[in-house]
Amino acid sequence: MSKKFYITTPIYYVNDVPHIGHAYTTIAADVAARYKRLGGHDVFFLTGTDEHGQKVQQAAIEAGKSPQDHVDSLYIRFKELWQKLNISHTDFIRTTEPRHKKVVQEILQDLHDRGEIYKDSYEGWYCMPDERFWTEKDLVDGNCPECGRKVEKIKEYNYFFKMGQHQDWLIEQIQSNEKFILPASRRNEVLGFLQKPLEDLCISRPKERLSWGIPLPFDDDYVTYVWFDALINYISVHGSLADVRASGYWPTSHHLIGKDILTTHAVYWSTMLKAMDLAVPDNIFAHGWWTVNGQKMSKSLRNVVEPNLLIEQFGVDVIRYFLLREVPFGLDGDFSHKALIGRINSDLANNLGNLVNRTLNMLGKYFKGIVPQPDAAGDEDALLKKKCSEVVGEVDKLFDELAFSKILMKIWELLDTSNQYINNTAPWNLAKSEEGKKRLATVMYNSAEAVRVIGILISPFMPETGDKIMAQLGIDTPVNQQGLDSLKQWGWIKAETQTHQGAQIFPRIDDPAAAKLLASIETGSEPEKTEPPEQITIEDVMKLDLRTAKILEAEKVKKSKKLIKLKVDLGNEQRQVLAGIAETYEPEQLIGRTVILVANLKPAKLMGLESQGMILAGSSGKKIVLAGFDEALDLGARVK
RNA sequence: GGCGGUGUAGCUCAGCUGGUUAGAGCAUACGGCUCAUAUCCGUAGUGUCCGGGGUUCAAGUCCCUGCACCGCCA
Repeated sequence: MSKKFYITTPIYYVNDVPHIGHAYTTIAADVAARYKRLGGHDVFFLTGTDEHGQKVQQAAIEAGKSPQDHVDSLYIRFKELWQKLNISHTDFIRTTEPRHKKVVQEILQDLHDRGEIYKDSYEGWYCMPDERFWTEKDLVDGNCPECGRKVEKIKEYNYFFKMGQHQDWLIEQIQSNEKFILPASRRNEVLGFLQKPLEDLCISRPKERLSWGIPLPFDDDYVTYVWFDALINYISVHGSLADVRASGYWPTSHHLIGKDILTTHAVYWSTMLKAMDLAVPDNIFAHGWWTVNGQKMSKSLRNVVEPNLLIEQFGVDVIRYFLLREVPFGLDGDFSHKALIGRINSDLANNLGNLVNRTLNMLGKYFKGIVPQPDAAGDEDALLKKKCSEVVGEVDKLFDELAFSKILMKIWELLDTSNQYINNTAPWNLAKSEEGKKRLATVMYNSAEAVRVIGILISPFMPETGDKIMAQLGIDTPVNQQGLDSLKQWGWIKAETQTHQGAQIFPRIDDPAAAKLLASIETGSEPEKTEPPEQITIEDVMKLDLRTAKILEAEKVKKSKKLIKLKVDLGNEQRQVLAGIAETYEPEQLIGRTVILVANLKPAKLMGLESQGMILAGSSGKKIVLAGFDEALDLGARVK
C-alpha cells in the first residue's frame, strides 16, 4: 500500500477577491502534492472556501441576496482560478455544504457531551466590522485598536471551548517537535505567545447578532464562531470523526497557511484536535506575504496583483515558477516586473529553454531526431550521472521541509552541469569525423536523458512544461507513470525514440513592452499613455505668479467631502481660497502653515463660495501633500 | 513597553557547533565555442562581514554595548 499524504491550503474567505497571495499558497500546495504523486504517494490535496460570518452576511444584504445565493456566486472565482493555474486538488470544500455542517455539529455535540464546552457570560467592547471583542484596556481612545472604528459595549452569554487547559500540552508538543511549526521564527513566536496564560476560546455567536453560521446542536439560539467552523473543514472533507480515522489521511502532513493565521492554526486548531482526541498535523507551515515593488498590496493603492492577467500574459508555468523560486518559502517576497522578467529570461529562457532546444536540435541534426544507442561511458558522462543522482536525492530531502526555492536552485545546478557537459564534449566537433560519431551517440543519448530527468523534476512546478519536454523527447509515458523511480537509474529513455523538436518553450521577453504591461498589472490600471508632456518656455513659467502665503483660518466647506475654506495672508493682503484637501488634512492641521499660492489665478466660485487663488500640493492616488518650505520666508514672497 | 529576529560584494541572499586567501545567483568587464533564443562555457574582480568594546592562539561566527530595520505580543 502506498503511503498517504494529506496536504491542505486554508479555505479562503469567499468574500475576498482572489489575488496573488491566495495563488501562492495554493500553488505551493499543488507542487508538493504533485511531487508526492510522482513518488507514488496516495495524495489527498484539499482547498476550499470559508463562507460563513458577518462580512458575508453584510455583503449579501448589500447585494440584495440571500447569503447562500451570494456565496454560491462568489466561490466560483476561486474554483476557476485554480483550474487556470492547473491546481490538482482532490477536493474543494465549502463550509456551507451539508457534509461540512454535519461534521461541525457532530464535533460540537461530542465536545459538549464530554464537558469540553461550557456556557458563560461575557462582557466586553465589540467591534462590529471586525467581529471581535476587546477589553477595556485594549481600546485606543475608546475605539477598536485594530481598525480604529467605534465599539459597542455588549454583555452576553456564549459558549466557550476549554482551550486553556491544553496549554502545557501544547508547549510540550511544539518544543519536542521541531518540524511541527515552520519556519523556526514562527515557531518561536507561538512559544512566546504561550508564555502567557492561554484563555478559553469563545466559540459561539448569538443568532440575534449573527445568523449566518452553523447552529450549535445543543442551543438553537447560537451559531458557531467562524474560526471554529472553518478549521473543521480539514476533517469534514473526510466525513465523520470515525471516517477520518479510517481514511488513512490522518494526521495531516502539511497545513500550508499565511503567516496571518498562524495563531488560529498553531493554537486553536491544535488544542481543538487535542480535545477531539485526534492527532495534530505533522507540520504547519506559515509562509510570508507578497509586496508589490516594495509596497504592501492593498485595494486603496490599487496594486493588488491579479493572477488572471499574469497568466494570460506569461503563462501559468512562468507564474508558478516565479512565485516559488524568487523567495524562500516562509519569508516575505517582493513582486516586481524587473524580478519577473529576470527570472523568465535568465532561468527559463537562457538556461532551461535553451538547453532543451539545443539538445533537440542536435538530435535532429546528427541523428535525424532519433535517440541513439549509447556506447561506453567516459569521465564526462560519469560526472553528469553523478550530479544527476545527487540532485535527485537532495530534492527529495528538501521537499520534506517544503524548501521550494532551494529545490529549484538544486535542479538548476543540474541544468548547469548539463550545459557544461555539452560544452565540454562539443558534439559539433564529434560530428565532423567518423570516429567521433560513436562518441557523439553517447553524448547525445546522455543529453537527452538529462533533459528527461530535468523535465520530470520540474514537472511538479511547471506541469505544462514537463509535458512539453516529454512531447519533444517523443516520450509517450506520462510524467506520473515515469515517476521518481525512473530517476534512480540512469538510462530510462530508450534508444530509437523518435523525438519531435518543437517551438522554444520559453521565449525571451522583450523588456520595454513587458515592463509596460507589468506596470499596468501592478497598479491595476490600464497602461497610461506616455506621451511626453508638452514643453513650455521660461516665459510660460513666469506667467505664474506664485506667492508664499500663511494660512490664518481653515474650516470645512459644508456638504463637501474635499473642500476646505482657507483664509490666507500674503503679507499685504488676505484672501479666501478653497482647497480640495479635506480628505487628507483636518482644518486644525492647516492653521499657521506657510503654503504656495497661485496668486494670479482668475477667481472662481466653488460650492457657492469664491476662491481667489489656488494652493499647490502634490498628489499620488488619494494622498495629498501640501507644498511648502524648509525655512520661513516673508509672506508674499515670489516663488519661481 | 515585553519577547524575538535581522544588519555580509552594485542587487538578492548563503555562511551549522569560532579555524587555512569570506561564498552563490543576478548585474559588470574580458576571453572561448558556435549546436542553440546575441544563447552556453570560462576568467576577473571589488566587500572597515552595521559602529564600539571584550573573550580567545584564532571571530562574520561567542559575550557586552550603541545604531538601524523587522516580526510577535501588549
